[in-house]
Amino acid sequence: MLASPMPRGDEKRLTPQDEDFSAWYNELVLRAELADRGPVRGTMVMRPYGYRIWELLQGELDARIKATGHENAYFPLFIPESYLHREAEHVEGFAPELAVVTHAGGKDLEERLVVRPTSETVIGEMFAKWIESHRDLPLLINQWANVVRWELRPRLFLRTTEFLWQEGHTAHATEAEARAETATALGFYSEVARDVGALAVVAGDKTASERFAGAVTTMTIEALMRDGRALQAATSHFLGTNFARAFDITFTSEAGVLEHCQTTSWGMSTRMIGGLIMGHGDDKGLVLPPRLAPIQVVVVPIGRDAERAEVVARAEALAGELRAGGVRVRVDDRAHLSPGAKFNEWEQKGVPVRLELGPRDLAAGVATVAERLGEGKVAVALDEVVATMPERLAAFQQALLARSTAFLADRTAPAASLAELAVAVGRGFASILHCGRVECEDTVKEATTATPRCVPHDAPDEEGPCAICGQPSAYGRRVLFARAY
RNA sequence: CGGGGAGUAGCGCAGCUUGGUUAGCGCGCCUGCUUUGGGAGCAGGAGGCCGCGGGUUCGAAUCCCGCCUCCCCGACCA
Repeated sequence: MLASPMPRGDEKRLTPQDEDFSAWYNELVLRAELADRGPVRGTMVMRPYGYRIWELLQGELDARIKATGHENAYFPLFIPESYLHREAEHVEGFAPELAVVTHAGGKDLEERLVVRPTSETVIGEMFAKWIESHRDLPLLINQWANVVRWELRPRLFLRTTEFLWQEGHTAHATEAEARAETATALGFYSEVARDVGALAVVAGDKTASERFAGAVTTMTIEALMRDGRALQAATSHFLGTNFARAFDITFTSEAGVLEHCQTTSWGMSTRMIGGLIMGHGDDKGLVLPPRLAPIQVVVVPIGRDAERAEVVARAEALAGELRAGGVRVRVDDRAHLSPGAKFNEWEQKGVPVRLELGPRDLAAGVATVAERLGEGKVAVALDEVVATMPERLAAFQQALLARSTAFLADRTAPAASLAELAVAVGRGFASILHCGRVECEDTVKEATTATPRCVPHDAPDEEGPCAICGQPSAYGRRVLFARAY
């Protein structure tokens, strides 16, 4: 047509990732009906389709948490402001982003209440009350809750003012046991990310500058988004006796000595959903791993008038058989939309498998199968479709993880200088020898906006000069840097 | 909080520079008929405090002042 300033006319298309990754993300979250913006800046409404993903994720993580002896409990939303002040680093870390209640019940409060940004302090207070003897340890508690952090730059799922998460809090008699606990928790996260979310992650330790406020050490899993930026997907903290000393969490040991507990905390949030979107999505929309897909299989009946009734009935029957086999399936029998419109809609929503069922299929006793990864369609005998669906979904899950793993590997490059690092962080992780000094991290950040993401647990031993300053490397292995969300 | 951009129908936008009939277009939505294997067609229809407040003017979506919100880029962060 004419090159006049007409409306784009392709409103149905998603902005391509290459053109504007942020726009792609924002449009997709809205259009796939995962979430919407709330009336208060930075807040998010999780819509049913998005919330279902969270429920599935929750189910997987909760099962692992419970299987290892942790118990769920619930602590209050409001925390006396003074609690935050008891741990110096902790209050310093969170002060800027606290929401504080100053007025309630029609009058000013004697003591201001903070809306929890995390619950170390209240839980510490309660632990102090509950723990007396080594016989009370370890105390293994988890809570599912909302928390509030007044972020300056909100982004749906990735950084919202209020978000949902799980926070584990444990107390132990020995440092070794507490450290082992943080590794166990990180194991939940790695497993959920990889095996359930099909998302490749790097597990490692945070450098001092990236550590949780009040922690001795922080472990993390870092994922790589399709634009080459890293996302911290979950963290696990060894708190030493920092909170035990601040809240007087003590126990009498077997030897009769009064000691401070060693505590941990660890969390995974709704941010993980943002990671799944940006880690797997493409220009057509979401790509959901079957284990987290609210709808694993969509059946699209195709046919007009007389054919329609029969085709829909057969689609329902097929769906019933799949459901009986434990598959989450939906029949899209909306009459006012063309098949093509439905194909595009379900692809945008990331449904792993689509079954097309039309007169031609029925005549041949097959369903036309299209998978969200890959282009083609294949005809598969109806009984076989049902019988093989679990393995088809499992294969999809594996293929998605394999793709994510290959992507992460391909986009991780060693660098021996700031210039090489700059190139590497342009597409993903830069792996460098690092002296461990904040000065060098700052140099990198200023030059490239990249930050240290983690010291990977599975990296081989290696020493040498720091890629930035040339001084001897720390950590005994390479450190990953990237631009991060 | 600094720099940039934008607020007009559910969504995407035009109109504003140079004030002037009833504020348009695409998509979506509703009704009817025809359609159905990759974003259907025709006909009819509904839907607007033009972000908010003030000012200028006979008259403001349009000009002026103030405020608010959203988006993008930075500093802070799960």
